[in-house]
Order: sequence, then C-alpha cells, then structure tokens
Amino acid sequence: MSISPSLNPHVSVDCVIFGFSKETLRLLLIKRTVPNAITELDDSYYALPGDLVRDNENLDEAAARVLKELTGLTGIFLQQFQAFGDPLRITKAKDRAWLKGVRQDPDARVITVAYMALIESSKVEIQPGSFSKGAVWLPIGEIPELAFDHNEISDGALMALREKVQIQPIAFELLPEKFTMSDLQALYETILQRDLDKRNFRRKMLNSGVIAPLPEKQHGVSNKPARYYVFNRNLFENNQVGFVNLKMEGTFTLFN
Amino acid sequence: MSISPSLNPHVSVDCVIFGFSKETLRLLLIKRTVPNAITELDDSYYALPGDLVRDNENLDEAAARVLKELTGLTGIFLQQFQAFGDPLRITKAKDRAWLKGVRQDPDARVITVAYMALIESSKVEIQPGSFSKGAVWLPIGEIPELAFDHNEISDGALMALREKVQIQPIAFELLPEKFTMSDLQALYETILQRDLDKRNFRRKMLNSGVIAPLPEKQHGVSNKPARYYVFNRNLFENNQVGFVNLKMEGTFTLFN
DNA sequence: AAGGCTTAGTGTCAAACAAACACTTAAAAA
DNA sequence: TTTTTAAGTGTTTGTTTGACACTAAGCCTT
Repeated sequence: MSISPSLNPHVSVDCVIFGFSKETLRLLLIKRTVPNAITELDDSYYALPGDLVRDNENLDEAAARVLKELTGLTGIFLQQFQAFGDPLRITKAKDRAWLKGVRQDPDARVITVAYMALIESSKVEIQPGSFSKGAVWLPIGEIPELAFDHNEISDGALMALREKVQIQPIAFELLPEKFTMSDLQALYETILQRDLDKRNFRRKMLNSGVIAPLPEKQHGVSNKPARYYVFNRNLFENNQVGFVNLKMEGTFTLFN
Repeated sequence: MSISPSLNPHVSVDCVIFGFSKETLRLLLIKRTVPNAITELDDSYYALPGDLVRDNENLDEAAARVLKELTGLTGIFLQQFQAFGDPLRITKAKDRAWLKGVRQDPDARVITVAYMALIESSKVEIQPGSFSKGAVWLPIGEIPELAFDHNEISDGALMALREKVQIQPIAFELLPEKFTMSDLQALYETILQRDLDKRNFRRKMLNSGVIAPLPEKQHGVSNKPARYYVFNRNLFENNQVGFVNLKMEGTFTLFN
C-alpha cells in the first residue's frame, strides 16, 4: 500500500484491427521495428500494433492514437474488449531481445488493454513511422506465431467479434459505404464461419430495417448487376445495446 | 519508449460484487479504512473493494484475492468486464485525502481493471481485515456517491450483467443451490427490470434444459409449496458462448 | 370445521418467425 | 445466339412467442 514507483507495471494498449477483403477476414499486423538494432531478429515476427499509454491520455485515446499512427484513420469503430496482465506475458527470448533493442527493461511487467477495431481495409494507408516497417493484412486463418501473448489477444478479439456481431449491427464497419447484399452475406458467413441461406438472409436484413436499398446498381459486371445498399446509421446512433440479436444454432430465446 | 519507472501508473483491480436478497439486486460495498488516519473523512463514503495488483499475480488472481479477503469465498463467478484508465479518475478532494491517509501519492495515476462477481449473498461472511470496517449490501437502486469513479464502474457492471444474462445462464450464481421457479423469475425480473409472464417463463426455462426439477418441495410455507429446481451445471461447464440467448423486446434474430 | 388468504401450477390459441427449398433474370463473354 | 455467372424472388411447414384466467395446496383465522 506504500509508494513503490519502480515496481509499477507498464501499461500499454494493443489494437486488433479487423478488415475484410477478398472474401476473408484479416488482421493488420506489424513487423516490429528495432531502432538501432544490434540483435539478430527474425524479420517474420509479427505483432499487434500497440504502445505504452501516455501520461495525458486515457485508454481509448491511446488506442485511437496507435490506430491513427498506423493507418492515418480517425473516427473508426474501436472498442476495448479485455485487459491482459499475466506477469509471465513476456518470456520468449525474441521478445526480451526486442525489448532490449528499444531500451526497455525486459524484466518490467507490462499490462496491456486490448482493443478491437473494425475498418474498411481499402481506406487504410500505412503511415510512415515507427510501425511502418512492413504492416500486412493477414487472413485470420493464417496468423503465424506473434510476439508476446498476441496470439492469445487476437484469438480473444475474434471471439469477442463473433459475439458482438450477434448483438449489435457492427459488421457494416468492415464494408464500404455502399455494398451489395452478397457482400454483406459473405461477410457474415466469414465472421460466423457458416453458410447462410440467401433468401432467408435477404428477408431478415430487409425486414430488420438495418439497411436501406439505393437506386444504384453495379455496372460492368458480367452477370446480373446487384443492387447497392447502405447501412442505416441514424437508426443505431444512440448505441442501443440488445437491439439486434442474431440467433445462433442451438440458442433459445426467453421472455416476452 | 525509454525506461521511465516513476511515471508508470499504478494498476489495481476493483470488484463489483452482486448479490440477490429480499427481492433486490445488491452490491457489496466497503467503507474505506484509513490506517492511522489523520484526516477528517466522511464515514459514509463507500467504495468498491479493490487493491493494487501484486508483482507475482495476474489480474484474475488479484481480483480473486480481493474477493477472498473480503468475503472468505473462493471459486465463485468472477469475470473481468472493463479497464478504466482516465488520467483524471482521481480528482475528488475526499479521494486525495484518503490516498494521503494510506500514504499513496495522490497525484499518481491509477488504472483499474474492473471485475464483476456473482455470489449467493448468504454465503458471505465478511472477513476481519483491511476491508472489514463496515461492508454492506446496498440495493442497486440506492447506491450513494462512491469513491473515485466507482459509480461509473458499478453502472458499467450492471449494464454488462444485463447483457451477459441474455447470452449465458449465469443468473444462477446469485441463487442458492436449489431454488423455486418463482425465485428464479423474480431474479430475472430484477436484473432485466421488467415483468415476465409466469407461464411463458416456466415453459421456456424447462424446455431449455438449463434447470432440472428436484423431487423436493418447500415445507412449512403458508401456501401451496413450490417445487425446488437445480441449475444443470454439467451442461454448461464447457463455457459455451452463444448457447443461451434471452430475447429482449424489439430484437430480431437472423440466420438459420 | 369452514372459509379465507396466499402463492404454485397449469393449457390453448393466434400471430410471428425460422428453415428448407428451385427457378427466373440480367448482363457480359464466347 | 448461346453460354456463363451471379442476382433476385415466394411458398410451405414446423416451431416459437405472447397473451390470457382459473384451479390446487397449504396455512391461518374464526
């Protein structure tokens, strides 16, 4: 209970950044950069973008800053989902070598608050800067071994996303402003990892009022052009929780 | 990015402990104790039980320790729900006075990881110790102004509970081993803050398989004795998320 | 012993929803 | 003109929801 400043852990934020392109859900990962590196580091060692929380900012601000420094984007969907604070988070030799490379005490404990971000991946323009040495979008099925406990964190984010998507209409954050019904269905299918019936899907989406059709259709496709839709953002601005509810197989609903 | 130990924030855990008695949902709050207090402190200033995270423990362990130190209980439902890290969390004069009383730097930043606990309140025996100076169960509708940002934290916990209860069968953690259907319904009604139809509730609960009837009934009540039920724990041990789903008014369900 | 009081426990019906299912249409390409 | 590709469309059957009111069982009172 007394003052012991040197024993305090470091506090960081890490961002699990989801995107959707080429029919797959992807994570934006960075290669760790080592300023004035002296150590031999495996270039293929990826990590979640993150940084220590600064004195003057709260956790959300720290996460938004990390996201902006990497992608240049602001105002995007960013939600805290879990804090990770195992004292043994940093044990891999590679991690310790890297920490020495950035002149951080490899024995210091780091507690991290993990965020998930949903962005339309085509908007991202990787910014020059400390993260920029090779940021890549990797399909969630092909994530290699990551730094620290970042595999655990990204797995947690994916689970959280799957849950959230069933409660709130947030999947749209991953699509461009206007999209076709097939785009939307493909997205839900990848997130939920199961096939959905086209006709039932369309009916439910339209009846729900979450999306609105545009007069515009696709052009120049070699098949029947699909209608574009937009997400009905104004309906959900007041962040109503429990409003949307996508039923999973085997669930049951209670109450009138 | 360099080593700056004295600027690191403190990291604590706080527990929002829910109980259910006399038909109301309650929080277990403590009066802050000030060892060798010199300051004038308002005795009615309550707080969530919490403590700094120790070097050798992870976040879950820290929360479990706090819970055990206060209630003597282990192995109870305890789930992290959010981290709070506003640099201005500690601004009230009372809070700063208290921090001085326990010889902690009132200007040091504290980031806290909040947990919610669900316990059968009759099991609790307040332990002698640093928390013991007046722990009380207060109805959630009658929570006074709390220390730090603890009102925000407990509000967050209540929202998280309301959401969770619709996804996982966790309400049972608040009831004794065996309970009547009316107990259960009253619990759901207080958590969700709305009336439920008796017949529909019973039908749904029984069809769902979450509870099983016992041969035993109430004795000595001055009306028709109610049957006891138990929660079907083995069905849910593998922590299946998305398995249970209690529909709220106005929701819609998607997908086959 | 009878009647009153209190809470437990039960069934049906109509409306909404879920799940399964196959063919036609529009455009470009061959 | 035919082929290829993906978009778009309805119906039926079974299940779930939600609304609704009376009887049953025990204790207490008189």
